[in-house]
Amino acid sequence: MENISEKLAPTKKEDRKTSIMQIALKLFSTEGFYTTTMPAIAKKVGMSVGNFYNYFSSKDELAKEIMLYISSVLGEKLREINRSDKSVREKIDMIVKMYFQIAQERPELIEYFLRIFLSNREIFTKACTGMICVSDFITELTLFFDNGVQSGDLKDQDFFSALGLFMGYLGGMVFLNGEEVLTKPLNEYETTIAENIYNALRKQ
Amino acid sequence: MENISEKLAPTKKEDRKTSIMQIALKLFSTEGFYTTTMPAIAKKVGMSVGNFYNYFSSKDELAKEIMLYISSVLGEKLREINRSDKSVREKIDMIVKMYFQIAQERPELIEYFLRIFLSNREIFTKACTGMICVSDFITELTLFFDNGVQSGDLKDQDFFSALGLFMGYLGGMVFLNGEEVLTKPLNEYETTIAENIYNALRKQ
Amino acid sequence: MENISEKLAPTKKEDRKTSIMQIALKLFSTEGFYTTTMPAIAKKVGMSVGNFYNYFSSKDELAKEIMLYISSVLGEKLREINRSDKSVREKIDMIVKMYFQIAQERPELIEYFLRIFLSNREIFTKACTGMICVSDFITELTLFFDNGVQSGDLKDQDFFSALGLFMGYLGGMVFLNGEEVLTKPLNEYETTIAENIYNALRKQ
Amino acid sequence: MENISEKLAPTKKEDRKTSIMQIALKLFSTEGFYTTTMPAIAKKVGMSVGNFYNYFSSKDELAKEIMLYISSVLGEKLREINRSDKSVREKIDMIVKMYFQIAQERPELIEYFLRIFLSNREIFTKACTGMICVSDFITELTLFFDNGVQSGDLKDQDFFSALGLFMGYLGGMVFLNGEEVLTKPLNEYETTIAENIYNALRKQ
DNA sequence: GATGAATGAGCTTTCATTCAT
DNA sequence: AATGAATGAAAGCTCATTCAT
Repeated sequence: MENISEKLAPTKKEDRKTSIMQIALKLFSTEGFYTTTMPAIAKKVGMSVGNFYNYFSSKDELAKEIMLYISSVLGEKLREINRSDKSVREKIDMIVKMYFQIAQERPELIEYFLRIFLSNREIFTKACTGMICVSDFITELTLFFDNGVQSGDLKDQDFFSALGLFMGYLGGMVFLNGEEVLTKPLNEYETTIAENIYNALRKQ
Repeated sequence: MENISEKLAPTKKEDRKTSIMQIALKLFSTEGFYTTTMPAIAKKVGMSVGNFYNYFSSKDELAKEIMLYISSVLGEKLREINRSDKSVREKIDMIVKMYFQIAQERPELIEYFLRIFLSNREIFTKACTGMICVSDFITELTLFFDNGVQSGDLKDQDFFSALGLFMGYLGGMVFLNGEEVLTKPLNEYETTIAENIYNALRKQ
Repeated sequence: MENISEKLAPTKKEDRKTSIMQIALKLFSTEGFYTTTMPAIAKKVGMSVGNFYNYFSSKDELAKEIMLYISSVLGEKLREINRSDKSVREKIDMIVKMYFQIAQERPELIEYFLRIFLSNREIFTKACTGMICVSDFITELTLFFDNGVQSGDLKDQDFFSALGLFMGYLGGMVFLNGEEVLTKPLNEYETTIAENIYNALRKQ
Repeated sequence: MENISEKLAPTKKEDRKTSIMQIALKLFSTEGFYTTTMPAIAKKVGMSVGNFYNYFSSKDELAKEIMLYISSVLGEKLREINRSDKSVREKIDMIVKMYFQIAQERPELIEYFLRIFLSNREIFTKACTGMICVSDFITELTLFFDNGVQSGDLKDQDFFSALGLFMGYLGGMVFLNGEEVLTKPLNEYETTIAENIYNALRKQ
């Protein structure tokens, strides 16, 4: 019974969980994980602390579920791009554009990934063994590279070298944008960056 | 007599400060800023908590001085490379090599920069207005780009786009290395990465 | 339902606050503000330190609320005397009697006023701007003087000169009583003192 | 040898002690006893903390010696008045004037007496058993009353009732002056207050 | 599901005093 | 006499989590 309803439609409880996560995500990414308290989250959600623990068993568990949620959102976007009938060069454009668009519209997703997930190992090593919290996203990125290599467009280099370039570069730019040191709006860098990335990855 | 020795050599108190910073740096970068307690630092230093505050007025102040220290170390390394009589292509090699070497030999310097400084804005916005905590390092990197553009080797692109590529890419790789997901030792990626960066930045 | 009970009777939390204040008041006035610790208060209340802060946001805030409480108790007593149908001479008797009675029965109220409130400016200047922490009490005393002047019984002198006499004299006696240097019980001084005050304030 | 020099002229050490006490007195009376730290005093004196303890064995000891000093200063002033060839009425004038003059010129003496000595029993009960820290001053005041009663000018009332009036009233006024709630300069209250006191104490 | 008072360990920081130099 | 680094107990306060209602 329960299994069916879970698969067909989100339950009321799942909806509530998601809306809690949105709020916690925003708090964590703007205020930091350790500086955001459980009462502060509960208050912003409009819920008592006690009841909060009916939805998430701990602060770490909440952090983990948020990361899973972000990974699924980004993974889904990448999946669409992968499935599209475009050239590798165009797909890179699309990925950069997509990433920056999210950074503009829902900056908390990227900030959380960069500032909370990547920087607080102690929280996620327990909850997210391996890379399972970001596997959705990583899977799609791997697919993109493999396809590019198979089609002969990209160099057959170590996956992680390419991943480091992609994520480091884009993350670095979003970070600088967040620091407000960039002289232009983020999206105006799209063309240059996509070009830089393509030049770095393509078969010379 | 005393005046002379003070100018020529660091005082005993300054020495002690530096050695405290080394220890705190290691703790912060492995355990995280908030999860590293003052008693834990004091204990590892072999000093009472009270005495600790004769050297650093607060935990935040300590965090700031550590960042200044790291910036000066990295800045000094870059300065040497900038002053060397090498081509831009070779300098990129040297920078990548230097960065990875530090990441291997003193990983805490890079980890601190990535995980503590970049990710805990709330700590540093008070103590390090603007970018003064990293200005040593940033200054030298700017110099490198400017020289490369003037010599006609590099594209005259936005400084921050180039900075994002450099720091994001290198930081991303070091991060992945720290996560132990890389299949090869970090230094084996040097050639590929330097090449990728050069391809991304050079005049095509 | 709840609204009604809230208006008619103090809530459980308010009751608890008051009983905490009573205990803290006693500790502060016997041990001093700085020598009374939060753990000591919590222990005497039979409560954890953490929970204490659910009732008062800080030690200073607690000190302030206690002063407000004392001022309201004294103000209420004065109000009754002011409203009574007695001569000025008799009212002075009543005030002196009332003051000494409180000093005997609940000495902590007076001690707190003299030793904590008046003597630790640094605590109250932040929390009690102006005289708002004692306005209840001051208001009634002003009323007493004004009435006495209007009825022609008292000299029309500066309010503060009269206030200084009243509070200084009574406070001084209570202080001496607390020091156990008085040769007689406090109440045996009532007649003399009331007479002294009347002689000092009346139209000669 | 030492005894002689001590009696004839203050030693260098005693001079230093006195000048330290002046500075500590000012700090205590403006900042409070517990909020003034030993390092803060030492710094203002221009001396190391360590050396400080060569002059005063503890903070409490310092507090006690300061009170003895103040008592001797006030006692000396009273002694002069007692010895003068004036009527009781005039002497009251002189005492009030003297008290307010000190309150204006060296307010820290009065503030210390009111706010530190009278309000922090826990400090002085150990160091100043009985009233030995203020005996200089009390002795002279007793003399004044006794003389007044013997000459037939003052009522033969309990000493402490009279003391309470005097010190409470004057202290109260100085306190109000310190609170900056008085509408006139302190000295303009002199006549009224001396009159009030005389009316309260004289044989009617 | 929902509330929020309650817990208590642990945090950063302070400070009178000591002591090697 | 003089220095100031060193001590360590204890302060005020926080916060994830629990539990009686």
